[in-house]
Amino acid sequence: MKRLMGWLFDAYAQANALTVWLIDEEGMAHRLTDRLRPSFFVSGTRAELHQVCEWITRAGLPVRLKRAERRDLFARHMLILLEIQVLIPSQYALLVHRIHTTFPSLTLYNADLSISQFYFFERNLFPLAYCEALANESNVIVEIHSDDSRWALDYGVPPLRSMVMQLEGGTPNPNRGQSAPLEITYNDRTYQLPNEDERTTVEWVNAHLTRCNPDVIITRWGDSFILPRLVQAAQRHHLPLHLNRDPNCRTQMRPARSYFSYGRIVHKTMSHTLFGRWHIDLNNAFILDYDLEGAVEVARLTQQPMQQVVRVSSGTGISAMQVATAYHNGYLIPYQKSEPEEFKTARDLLTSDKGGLTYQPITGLHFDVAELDFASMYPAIMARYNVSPETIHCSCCPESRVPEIGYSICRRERGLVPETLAPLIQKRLTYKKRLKQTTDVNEKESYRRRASAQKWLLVTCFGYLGYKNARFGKIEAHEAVTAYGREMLLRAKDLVEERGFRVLHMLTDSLWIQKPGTSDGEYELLTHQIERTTDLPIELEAIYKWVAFLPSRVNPYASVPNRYFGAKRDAELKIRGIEARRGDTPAFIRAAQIELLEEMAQADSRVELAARLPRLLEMVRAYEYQLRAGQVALEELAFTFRLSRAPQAYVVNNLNAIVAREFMRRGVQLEAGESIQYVVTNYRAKIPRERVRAMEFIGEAKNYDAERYVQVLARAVETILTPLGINATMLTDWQKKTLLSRSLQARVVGNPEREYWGPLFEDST
DNA sequence: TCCTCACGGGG
DNA sequence: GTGTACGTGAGGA
Repeated sequence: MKRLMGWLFDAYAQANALTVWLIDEEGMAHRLTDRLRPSFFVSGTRAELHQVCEWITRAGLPVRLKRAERRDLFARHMLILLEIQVLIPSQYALLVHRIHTTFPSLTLYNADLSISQFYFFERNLFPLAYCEALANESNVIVEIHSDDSRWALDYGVPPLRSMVMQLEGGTPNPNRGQSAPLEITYNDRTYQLPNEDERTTVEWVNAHLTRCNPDVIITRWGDSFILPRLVQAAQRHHLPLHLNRDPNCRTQMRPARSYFSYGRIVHKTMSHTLFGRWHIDLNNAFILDYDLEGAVEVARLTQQPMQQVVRVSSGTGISAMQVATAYHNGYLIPYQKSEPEEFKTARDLLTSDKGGLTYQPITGLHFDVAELDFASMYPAIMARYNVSPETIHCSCCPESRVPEIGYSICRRERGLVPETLAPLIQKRLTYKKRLKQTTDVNEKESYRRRASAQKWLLVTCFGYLGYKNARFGKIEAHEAVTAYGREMLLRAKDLVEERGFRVLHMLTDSLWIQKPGTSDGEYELLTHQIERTTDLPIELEAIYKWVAFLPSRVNPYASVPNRYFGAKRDAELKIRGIEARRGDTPAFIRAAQIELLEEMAQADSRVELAARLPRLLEMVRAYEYQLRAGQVALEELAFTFRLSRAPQAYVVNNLNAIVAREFMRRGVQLEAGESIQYVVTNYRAKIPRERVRAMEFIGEAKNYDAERYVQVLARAVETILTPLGINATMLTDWQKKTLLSRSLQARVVGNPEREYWGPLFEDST
């Protein structure tokens, strides 16, 4: 018998047991096995369940049958069920599938969890939990337990050995034509592949894997290019390939897919995951947003294996947390539906425009403005007001009503969603508090990363309530959250107005308010009062020297809610909706716009802004000169866009479609959801494909179209100078030197709010 | 003028 | 192993 202490690294079904990997303090990896008998449930009439039993007995399936009573979350009462305990965990999915296809009319529960989820739930464990295991001579776990908790604020991570595998040069997508030789890096040394011969390549990779014995293989384009090629080469030459640490396992491939998420098509390439070792492809990972430390936090919180965490969206994460809560509380877990898109019903259309509250801001430039933000408003509402799919329309609390829409909502029993969210909100709050208190740079970074990863789980939780394929979703719960949101924002509005503030703008969870001479103490008092009336946390997000709310480009007399920018007291910028915030804007244009705004952010008043106008105009002239002189690097000028469909499906022949089709013409297959970058080479060229060049083929481009980029720059400049009351004629005149900047300044100082002078460059509209 | 198409948000 | 909705602006036809 031996005793092992270490971090839980991996767990998966293998043969008739479970393989569990622990990594100890010295960085040694230990392969153990454990027993697991996951159960799923069948619901039906007594006769139907009897039929299932008979069929299973006749088929001689490796299961144990029991009668069980469990609660259905929505039914809120006990159901009599048939429990099917699977004796061989690796056959769980297969057995579920057989029962499902043989008895398609019966409802199954707990039928689509992963084996690792079952294991974590049953043993009260999670990825990277610090555990103590007792194992016998055959490495079979006799006992395993952990004092570590998903809610622990401070935790250690194992000392992981990593190997980097990429193609020389790193970044360009090798699936689009240009490849490069493979290179491997570990222990601060990089090794280049000696030659391209397939047999040599496989043997060379094997040698390095054996020598380094990494816990993690970090790649660029490993999922879609390097690993599939290695696997194929090894197969062709009948060679072993030591990517997996577990000698009995083969690399698991999942095919590429495009799916609809966040209102757009996302493309995920095929994936290749390993056993006993992690493969993380930086080009196929969501962790790019919050890095490895955030991913570890999410793996621990959501109880999903690390290789999965880095490849799936945070929606999957919060859904997994809800499943964990349900399992822990003994609720039956319904299937994750996957219904295809359907047409909207009239009811959907009716309720669709009742989301967050949006105000029409008062257009123009405002000085000394405060912004108040409800902190994580929607998650806070779900937790505080007990909004959950099963608490809506409850029959036990008819007195408790959701504002405006009047649904009853349970007060007696805490819902699944609030129960899942509450500790997460609390943990994040503590990290944010520590973030402010600590002076240690590393600690700060650590808290920031974890809090940021948690933020994503919270944000997507709300969306999941309204998602028709969610396990625990209900559109009425979704509506209830936004109804509470509108109610609380309006309560805050009433309160600030009572105290003499002018409300300039409101947007879902934020208010921009103004009252000359307000002290910091009064703001603090104000937030406390709002918190008392709404029972939700609200923060003074910023005090702005000035903030500009933009008019609509279509209708200059109307304001738009989502396009604004401002300078905080410390000159920090806040920018929303304009070119610099958009992912499709070329870096050069973004940098120019931000630099101009930074110059403006130095000004405290309208007079000071006017005084900086000559400098601003000089800066614009300098950018323009750089463009025309051909001094700007092509990378800085690349437009980025994401394909929403197959290249041939585009109806309008704009630049995006032309680039996409150019890839097709060159034999590169592009899928919906893939991202493309290109430079405009000759905007007015007769032959469409000469107008643009994709970054992959940028070597063929002689030059960029300076005139076109000047035009794009002009529009970005116009966006930010509009609130200063500068119009097209004025700027064109200035360019022609017929108007002195002195008179422009006079216009800025004299510009009343709401006033709008029309577009900046006449020929740009 | 109408239609097509891409993006934002939360940090 | 997949949030929703809509509003906005650019540009082609």
